[in-house]
Amino acid sequence: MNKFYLTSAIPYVNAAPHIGHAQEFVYADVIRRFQTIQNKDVLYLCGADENGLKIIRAAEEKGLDPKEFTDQNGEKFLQLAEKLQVKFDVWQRGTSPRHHQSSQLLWQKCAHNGDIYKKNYTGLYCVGCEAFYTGDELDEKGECFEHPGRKLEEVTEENYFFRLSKYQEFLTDLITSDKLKITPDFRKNETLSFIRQGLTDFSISRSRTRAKSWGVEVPDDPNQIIYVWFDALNIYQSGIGFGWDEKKYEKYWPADLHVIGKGINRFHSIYWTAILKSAGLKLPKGIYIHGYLTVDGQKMSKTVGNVIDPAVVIDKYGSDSIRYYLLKEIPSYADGDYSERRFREVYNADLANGLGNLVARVAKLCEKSNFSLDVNKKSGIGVFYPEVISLISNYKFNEALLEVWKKISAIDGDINRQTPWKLKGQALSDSLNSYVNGIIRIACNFAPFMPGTAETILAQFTAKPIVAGKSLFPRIS
RNA sequence: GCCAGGGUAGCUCAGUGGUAGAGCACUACAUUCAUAACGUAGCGGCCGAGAGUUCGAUCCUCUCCCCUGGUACCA
Repeated sequence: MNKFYLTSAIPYVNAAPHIGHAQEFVYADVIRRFQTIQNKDVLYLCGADENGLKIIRAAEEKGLDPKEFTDQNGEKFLQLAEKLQVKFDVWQRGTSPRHHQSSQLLWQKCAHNGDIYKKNYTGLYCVGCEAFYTGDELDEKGECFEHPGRKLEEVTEENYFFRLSKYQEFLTDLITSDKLKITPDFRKNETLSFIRQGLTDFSISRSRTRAKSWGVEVPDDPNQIIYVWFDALNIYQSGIGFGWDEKKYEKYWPADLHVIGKGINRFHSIYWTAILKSAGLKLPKGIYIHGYLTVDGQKMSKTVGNVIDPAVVIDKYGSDSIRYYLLKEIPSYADGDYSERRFREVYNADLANGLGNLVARVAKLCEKSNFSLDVNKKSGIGVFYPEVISLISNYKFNEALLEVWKKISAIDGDINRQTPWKLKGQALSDSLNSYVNGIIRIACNFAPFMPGTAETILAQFTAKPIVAGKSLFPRIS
């Protein structure tokens, strides 16, 4: 059986999850379910990035120690996934001992290849925040927002650097040839044009003092802590055995697909692959990059107060409804908007009036004429439409759902034309048989997207007798 | 600034060198087998602005305006 190793981006657990996290989890989950139905041995990993200064600062604000703080926040992400019916096969934490061990091994491999060296790093340091800032993170006066009036100091510190510059040509070939396939194409072009501008080495450690001893220690140099990206990305490997279970690692690595948001493309397409290449390890095969969500047309932000808690929406409308909205209404390659108004429109138009109503009318017709499916003639179970296979394979979830939608309309059209409520005998059962098989096939195509709904529909129409039951998606008024 | 992608119906978007399209929303008609659902019909657009090429431009060329993304040691 072919394996399929899938990851979604490791959330930085310095705050509770929002609807953007829900979106990414759902995308990855659709792929996981789709590949599983296609008989792949799928492993889906997600995890928590828990290292880095921002975690320490966020924890301090709450009066918690970092461990306690990340425990609590991580738990919220797990709860969200469960509510969304998203299953992580592995949840790997950046604080776990195995991860530390694994990241040190990765470091040693890169170092062994001569790609890690010491160099001075100079940056603007805010004593109040105990952190470095870049120019665009500061206000007009060049001061940090937390400590207005206080000048930043130029501080120089000796850090370890990774020799990224060495891999410019390699990365260009890798990406151009699609050996690392970046989807969508315009992101691939963006990445290549970034590489073309020239790659420079980047810092991969911080002094122990500055990192407040929080994070993975640099091998053979207890005064330095591995800096966030180098170890965070390695969660993808440390979670499947790199450095502690060679057999498992051999089985699943390399990743078949990393699902990420557009903001971290560079770190995956460029940094991560270069690090792996340097370490002499296999490289991921694909990266799917989705866009960001706005809420009511605005960026989500705590100050605007428009951060959507997906758990609330799920409790109100059900997890399949929000999965559907995220998959159908948000373009799979681009940014999209969430609003409750739009959510209700989509819910009523598609789920209540479309799918829900079709299921109700056919179930009722079956119930009235005491029709049930001949098990030997069942067709369409577990069968994807070819268009759907091709669209999901290209991560065009919204278009895949539109394809399924055409089938729903087609059955509605058949019913209106054939007026089965006027038919009797063989003509009637032939008609019902075709509707029921059609619905079953639709449910199977919906299965990766709305697993609960698909299961309910299958149970309803393979039962003897078929009964009307209660509404799948009651209209919202 | 530079690079890339956009500006088409109230909303989300498709599209072609020759009377502008879809879905949703809205209106009317019709109506239970069905969740006031399905269906039918309709309303609704100087196709960002200006100039050029052409018999003819929403589509090709140029200029301008506006939006979005990227522009590295920020997760």
